[in-house]
Amino acid sequence: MTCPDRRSAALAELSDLLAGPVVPAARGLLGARLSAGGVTVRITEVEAYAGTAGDPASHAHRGRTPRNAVMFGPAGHAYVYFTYGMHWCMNVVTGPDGEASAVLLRAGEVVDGLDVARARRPAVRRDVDLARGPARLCAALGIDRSVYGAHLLGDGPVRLLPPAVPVPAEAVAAGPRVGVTGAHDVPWRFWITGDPTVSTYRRHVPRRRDQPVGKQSQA
DNA sequence: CCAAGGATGGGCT
DNA sequence: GCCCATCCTTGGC
Repeated sequence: MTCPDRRSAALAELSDLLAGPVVPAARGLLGARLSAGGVTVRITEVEAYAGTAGDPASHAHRGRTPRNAVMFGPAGHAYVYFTYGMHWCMNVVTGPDGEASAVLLRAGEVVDGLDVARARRPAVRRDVDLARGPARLCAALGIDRSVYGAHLLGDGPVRLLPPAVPVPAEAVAAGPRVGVTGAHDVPWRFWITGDPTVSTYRRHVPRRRDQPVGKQSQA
């Protein structure tokens, strides 16, 4: 059983980290746990997005809109968006109030509620694939539009918890973000080295048929 | 094993 | 009207 003081200290530490620059916040989210809908996931892969601060890949790059508004608010809230006509993805808002940065949760390991997650995703065969990929992670946790803007560090239905076991810096790998058209030189995807639940990297390829691209996988 | 293509809807140039 | 921070199935090797 965890001592309450120690637990709240760790939560305050996480809260402070999220309120700071997006890259350390992203790394600090590795190993943290996200609980929702009867399922808990240990986060194994994330991506940092720097909002209006010169990051063309961010949904906030072109300024504030109704969709991205929550990213401009204080850290520790959920930015949930709908994509490809059927998938939900979730970010944790970071940085000071007024600045739009966020961390996309790309993959996790289901550490509680395995049967619930399996029931939600009958198409997925292996357990390591249940929350492998940003949309699958949300599907496993039952996250949808209703989670938009939720505060994640309190007693709400969607909760972020500090890592049960801290992830040492040497266990974290970095590389380019997935599916991002530009900014290939920006290594803002972070994952836990060798973790089987990390999604395989695929370089973004514009719709082309004639040009095969070599396979790449995680290190 | 891998690559290709379809499903499907909202956001914004 | 075009573009997706995607996933799943299929059909090839």
